[in-house]
Amino acid sequence: MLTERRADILGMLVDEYIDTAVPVSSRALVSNHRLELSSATIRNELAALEEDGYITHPYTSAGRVPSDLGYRFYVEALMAEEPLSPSEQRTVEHQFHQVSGGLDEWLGLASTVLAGWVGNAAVITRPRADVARLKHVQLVQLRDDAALLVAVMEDGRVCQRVMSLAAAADQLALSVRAERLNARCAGQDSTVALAAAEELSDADDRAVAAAVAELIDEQPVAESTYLEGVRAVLEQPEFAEHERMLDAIQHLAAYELYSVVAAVSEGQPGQLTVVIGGENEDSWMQDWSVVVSAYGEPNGPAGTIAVVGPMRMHYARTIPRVRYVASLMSDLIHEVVA
Amino acid sequence: MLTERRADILGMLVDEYIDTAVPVSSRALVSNHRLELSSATIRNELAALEEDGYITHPYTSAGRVPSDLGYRFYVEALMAEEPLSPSEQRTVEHQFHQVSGGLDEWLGLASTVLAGWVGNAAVITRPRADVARLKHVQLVQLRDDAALLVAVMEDGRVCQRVMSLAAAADQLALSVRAERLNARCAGQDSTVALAAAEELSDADDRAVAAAVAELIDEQPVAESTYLEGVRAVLEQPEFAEHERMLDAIQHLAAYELYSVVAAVSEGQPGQLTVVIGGENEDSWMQDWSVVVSAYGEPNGPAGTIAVVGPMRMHYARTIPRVRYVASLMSDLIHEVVA
DNA sequence: GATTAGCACTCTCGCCTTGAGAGTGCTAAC
DNA sequence: GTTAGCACTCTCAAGGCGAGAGTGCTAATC
Repeated sequence: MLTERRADILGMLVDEYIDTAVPVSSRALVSNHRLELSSATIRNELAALEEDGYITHPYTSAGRVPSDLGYRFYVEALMAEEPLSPSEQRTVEHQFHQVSGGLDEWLGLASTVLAGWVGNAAVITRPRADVARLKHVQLVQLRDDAALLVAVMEDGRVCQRVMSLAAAADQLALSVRAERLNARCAGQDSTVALAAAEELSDADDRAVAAAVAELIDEQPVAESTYLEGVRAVLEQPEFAEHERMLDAIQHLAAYELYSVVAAVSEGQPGQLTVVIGGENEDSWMQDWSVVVSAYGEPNGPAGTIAVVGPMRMHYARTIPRVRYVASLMSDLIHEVVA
Repeated sequence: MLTERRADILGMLVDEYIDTAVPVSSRALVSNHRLELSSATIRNELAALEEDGYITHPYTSAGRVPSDLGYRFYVEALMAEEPLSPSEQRTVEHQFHQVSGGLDEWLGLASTVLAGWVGNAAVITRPRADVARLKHVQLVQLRDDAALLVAVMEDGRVCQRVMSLAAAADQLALSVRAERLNARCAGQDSTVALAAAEELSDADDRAVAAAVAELIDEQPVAESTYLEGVRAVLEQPEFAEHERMLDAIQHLAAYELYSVVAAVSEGQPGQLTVVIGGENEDSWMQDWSVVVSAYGEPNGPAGTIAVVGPMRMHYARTIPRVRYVASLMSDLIHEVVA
């Protein structure tokens, strides 16, 4: 275990490094915090912290940089969370009142606001139930032998698919067919629709049921992921090198982040997770951190609010803001759904 | 007007510059094309081409680089289009047979394939009618005093919105209400729905009609734009500098490109437009080119297929491939819709 | 009159050196 | 346990330098 002084020093070092992106020297620590110690003493302490794995050297005789472990300890024990200022809260509440509403507008706004606050990429996924269940299905006639299948899930997802029909059918016949399917599959997961796709006698009924089953289990990605703040991330000095920047861009795409964020967030709404550097599963994320929280109704469909950025992330700002946006969205959903 | 020889030289120069990204010298032209002329003669011709504005100097005594005008002339008169190889065609047809279908899957695949072929960003927008008309509207009960409004447009767009209701209503009542609205607004544009929102006696009816009117005119962006090949663009030497790269990233976002591409494409399906450098309206696009074609049924809903990249774009490869993908998508839509 | 050889001139680019500066680690004294 | 002092290491920016590439011009040639 760290002595109190060492912990203090580590905290200062991490703060400073997050702020400046420059390896922190013993002298800088002394002068910036008016310590009653000489830089030599600090150097000894830094050597000890390095021994214990909390910090590293980029090269002999540059300053120190936090390691994964250092950041982890900082987040758990050292960091002083920076609460939202009243003006931040006012701004966001004002903005949320401006938009006419609709979940999608909220989510878009939330990601923009969050990204602006934390200067990193904000990723928000639409709420989704653990097990998708059909709410309602509808067939809309496009022409004699084709119809648009529209399926609404219980978590509010809407999916569509154009179907060609073996036998011509008018809108009335299509509505009747949809109602038959509703009676059988509404409130059920894809297995029931799949069973219907086997058992029904009419070929078109089977085709529609099969399509419904597919739609129920569909993983929507682009349509349900809100991503903002990519430029802000890439402006960080971490990406000064051309190669690093290109790699980062490749991964900072909605469909890539969707799976990352979905994998990390497993907790109930309100629970916040921080994943730092090497704690990430994906190999490309070894230099990244993710702050993520689920949102939504307890036991209802859940989405995730996340901030993704380099390990040198302003955790003390980011964590309360992710938490705040998550609870804000949960409240909004509560108002609409409950 | 250019002499034939000058035109030939310009053509070779543009080809070479597109290929290498290096300003082209008189000597390189002579040796790479085994010209029966000395480099001095070429130099004279290059000076004349520069005088006429087809090429420029980045600085005294580097090679020559095409200007906007030079590219324009090249595209109009000099370039030898590079038709698709049989293997390219086979590959894409194979891939299109692999996917189970659905317009969205096709569009996603098309953008990926196109981006891969041309090494630049491919932007594809979903088909959309000039004037949006409602096809069918449906209300799905979420709870007593809230419903999900799902509107299907004639161009196949599906929009949704959660509605809170003043008076509780069960699914049957909602369906009846939706049918009333269908009877009045189906096949009509937003003005009719707007009128209904004024005239109807029931408050919830008015609210729903108003929401329908809004949905009809909604500009979907993220959900209806397919963007691929961003990394390929940014790997071009044009973006070696940090600043340029950041600026490019900012603009290479789906919602930004959507408007660019939509603005450029005005022709009927099959008609292809090339916009080069300074011919662009947006100021940020002065160094970019766009190759764009509409696709879809004649007089039906139209989408756009576009390639966006630096002016130094392989037009001879890009143009036939944009044309091909556009006609391919038109054919697919024809099969499904006609 | 078109073409070309020759040459002076210009500008870039990569490489090297060099010196300043920042920081550490160690030792010995306090 | 703390600190002053100092040697040592490593980076980074700046400057210098030479090679190389290319042009533009002039005068000779076909």
